[in-house]
Amino acid sequence: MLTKAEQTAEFIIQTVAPIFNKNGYAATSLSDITKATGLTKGAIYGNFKNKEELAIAAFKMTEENMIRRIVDHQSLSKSPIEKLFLVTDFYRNYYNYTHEMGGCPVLNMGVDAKYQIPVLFEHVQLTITRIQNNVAKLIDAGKKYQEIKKSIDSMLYAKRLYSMITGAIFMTHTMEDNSYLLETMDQIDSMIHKQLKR
Amino acid sequence: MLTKAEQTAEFIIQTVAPIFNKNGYAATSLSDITKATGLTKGAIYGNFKNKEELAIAAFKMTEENMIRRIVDHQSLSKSPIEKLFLVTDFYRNYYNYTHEMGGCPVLNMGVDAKYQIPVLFEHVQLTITRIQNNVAKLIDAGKKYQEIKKSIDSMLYAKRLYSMITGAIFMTHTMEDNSYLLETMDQIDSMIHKQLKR
DNA sequence: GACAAAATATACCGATTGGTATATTTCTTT
DNA sequence: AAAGAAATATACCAATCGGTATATTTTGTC
Repeated sequence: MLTKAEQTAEFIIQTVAPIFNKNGYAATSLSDITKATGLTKGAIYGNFKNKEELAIAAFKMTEENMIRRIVDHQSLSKSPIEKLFLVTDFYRNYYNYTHEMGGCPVLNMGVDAKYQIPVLFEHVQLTITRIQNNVAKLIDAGKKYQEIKKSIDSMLYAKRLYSMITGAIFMTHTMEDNSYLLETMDQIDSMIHKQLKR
Repeated sequence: MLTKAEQTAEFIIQTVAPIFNKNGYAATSLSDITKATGLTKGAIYGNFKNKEELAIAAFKMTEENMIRRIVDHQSLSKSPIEKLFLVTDFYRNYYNYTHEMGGCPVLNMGVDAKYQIPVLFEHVQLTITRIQNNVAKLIDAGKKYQEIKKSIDSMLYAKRLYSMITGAIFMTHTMEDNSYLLETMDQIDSMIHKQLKR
């Protein structure tokens, strides 16, 4: 059972995560936080050491939700190559998924935290590594299951795919045009068929 | 001849542009600006209406330099398709080019300005449109010069290429690994050869 | 080199910043 | 329900924020 403080901490994180994600760290003030939560500074600082710790907790929570969603979505199929297609399928809905939370947390915080909050920036790097590793493992599994060419460099393609995906996310959010994301996912599916598939 | 004020304005912009680019708008304070320039608020506000106008002027200057560089680099060849290869060639040096100014201004300001400085955000969108149009025109010219397949959708490919490039820029800067950029440019070159070339 | 105009510096403004010490309330346990 | 502990609110802090009015300096012109 969660203590009262744990519940409050969770509530604060949930409430504040999209604000940090939208506005960035510096542009999110303590008064933004108290206003959004309806709580006072006493409650905030009773549960978090400072603004930075809260921002990090918020990112970690958002990030873990996201990774869980990606991985969960993959369980719709047993075939590794089909799981790859489920990755692109996940990102086809990504604009919709991230729109209300103010954009992609990896992208936003990767840019925002770089010269401001080194610890948070490292978490972003770690998240990217985790997603790439997930894709690389799918490719490896695909090779084992004879669905993907043995000659393929798994990590190289994982990086290529995620790099393309991130570019599409940026473009979609910045140009407010979902076709970048949809188009790129088609392009990646085509790559899987033509270059990866055995 | 430039007046004293025009010289000062230019100097302020030059000095302040990388700071805004690195830290973002909210995290760049007037005292950062006076410290970096060695000037006082009097001089800053004598030349710019407010912080926002200065940030916009700084972005525009950076952006125009960048576009000029891209276009200038293309003049190394007369052939449209070769000009396309010169675009990827330009971005092969982009990490080096943007490192000291604290990353890609389009990427950074696209993320930073979105929910903070709408006018600046519109400038980012405009910059993206300009670059995409430049690429699309190269593809069109390539079709006219019989170097590129007539069936190619110029704008679609321009968007694809720039989306991939932006993704690679983000990944290179965030993972501090230039291979994303180099790898993506190889991949694009290969796309030009295999998909665009006649 | 004097004089006007332009440019820059100084000094200040109220508002807000992140953070803290303490008072008060709420919860848990008996 | 009383008492102690945990959680939250209140009130305050110095520092900094963006911005401005005015004083001072620098500049260009005659």
